[in-house]
This record gives sequence, structure tokens and C-alpha cells, in this order.
Amino acid sequence: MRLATWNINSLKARQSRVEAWLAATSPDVLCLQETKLADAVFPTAAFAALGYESAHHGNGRWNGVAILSRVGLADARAGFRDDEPGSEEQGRILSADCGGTRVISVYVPNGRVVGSEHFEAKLVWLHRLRAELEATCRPQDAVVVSGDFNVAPQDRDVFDIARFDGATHVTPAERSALVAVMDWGLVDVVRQTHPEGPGPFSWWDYRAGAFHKGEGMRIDLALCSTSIAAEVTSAEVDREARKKGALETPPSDHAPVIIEWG
DNA sequence: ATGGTAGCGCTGCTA
Repeated sequence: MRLATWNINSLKARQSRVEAWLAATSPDVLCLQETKLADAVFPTAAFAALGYESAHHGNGRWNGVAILSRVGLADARAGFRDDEPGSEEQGRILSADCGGTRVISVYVPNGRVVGSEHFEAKLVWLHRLRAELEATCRPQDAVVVSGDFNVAPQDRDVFDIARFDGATHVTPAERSALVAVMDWGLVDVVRQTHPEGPGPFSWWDYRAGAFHKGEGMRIDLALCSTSIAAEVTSAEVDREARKKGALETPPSDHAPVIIEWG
């Protein structure tokens, strides 16, 4: 099984890149974040033509998550199970059964400024993710929670920890909230495969040539239940997809994370 | 050199 997760920063702007990448990489499952699309305009047919079933959860403009699968896609669930009926849907979590694995695509809130209401909402969101796992899955099952977590798990997951003093993504509060999710029974398989740092990074700021200077962060994670983690044979970041290349549109500021098992 | 880029959508917000 080959599964990838990719924050594509607008699917509308990146559709041709995603299609070319699917053809070149042939993942069985692809989790997308920041589609910035409404469900009604998600390109279901274009992905079906490439052999992928899909599910999407978003309202357009911001956020938006999707799952593409060529090994079956069933029992899709959008949002948290305990979302208030009629509450504002944020388009940040979507799950589905794909080829015997429960796949969950997540886009954790950024948090903006430490201590702000957005930061507190991020911590609450991660707490709800843990609760969602407890209510809908079992740790002994095959589960992958992958996406943009907007948290660098350890100091080695940022290019220069001194540059992040007091910044979001690296605070003890965020890291503890992430650990609480993982303590349900999930393994960070990229870190498992690459015990040393720094990186491998998955995001680089568009500004100031950060990508070419290697100034990135590892915030896109593939968290796997232990039965999958024990069978992982590969867990890599596809840095090529972060490069400009010959295409007209710029790349996303994130690179895909690809894992293989079984 | 105290900024810089990108998307959305049309003004400034979000990342």
C-alpha cells in the first residue's frame, strides 16, 4: 500500500500538478488538504478518469480536505461526529475506508499567534481529534491519520529552533496536544524511518527563498496505528514536487509525504 | 535587506 498526504494550497490552482503527480507516483491513496473548494465544484470526474474514487469536505475559499483512493473508498465521514448540527463546517477532517485501512485526512488549524483565540481553538481541535479516534476507531485496527498538523513534533523538525522562539507550531502546548493524539496508538512513521534530524521537512515558506535555503519545517505527518507502522518499508518527502519545474503555476508551499507498507 | 510569496477575490485576510 502506498499512501500520500499533500497540502496543495488550492486544488483549483494546482489541479494539473496533482494530476501529473498522480500519474508519476501512482499512490493507492492520496489525502489532500487546503483544496479551498466547495464540495459542489470538487473535480470528482477528473480523478475518476485517472482511476481514483474520491470524497471531499469543504465550503470553498479556505480549508477543504479530500481523500482519493484507487483501492476502494467507503463509509466516508466528514467533520467530527459530535459537530453540532447546523454548526459552521470548517472542512478540516474527512475519513474513509480505503482498501482495509481507515484513512483520516486532517488539516489542523494554524493557530496564528500563540495565546490568541485561534491558538486555543487549535488545542481544542487536537483534543477533539483524540476524542474522535476513541469514538470511531480501535488502536489495533489499520488506521492512518495523515495531513497538515501545523505542529513540528520536535526541535529537529524545524530548520533553526532559535528562530522559532515563542512562535506557533513548536510550543510545548501544541506538542503535548499532538502527543495526546499519538498516545491513542499512532506512530510517526517518517520519524521512525528517519531517526535523525533535521527534517525531513515538508513545508517551506514561499518568501525569501526559504526552500532553496533549506529553511523548512516538518509539519505534514503520516501517523499510523502500530500494525501498519510495523510493516512500513518506506516513508519519504517528495521534495521534487515542491520545485517550480516547467509548469506555469507555482508549486504548493508543501511537499507530499509518501509512505509504503505491506 | 527589518522585507520577501501565494491564493482568493477585489480589500485585506490567511498562511
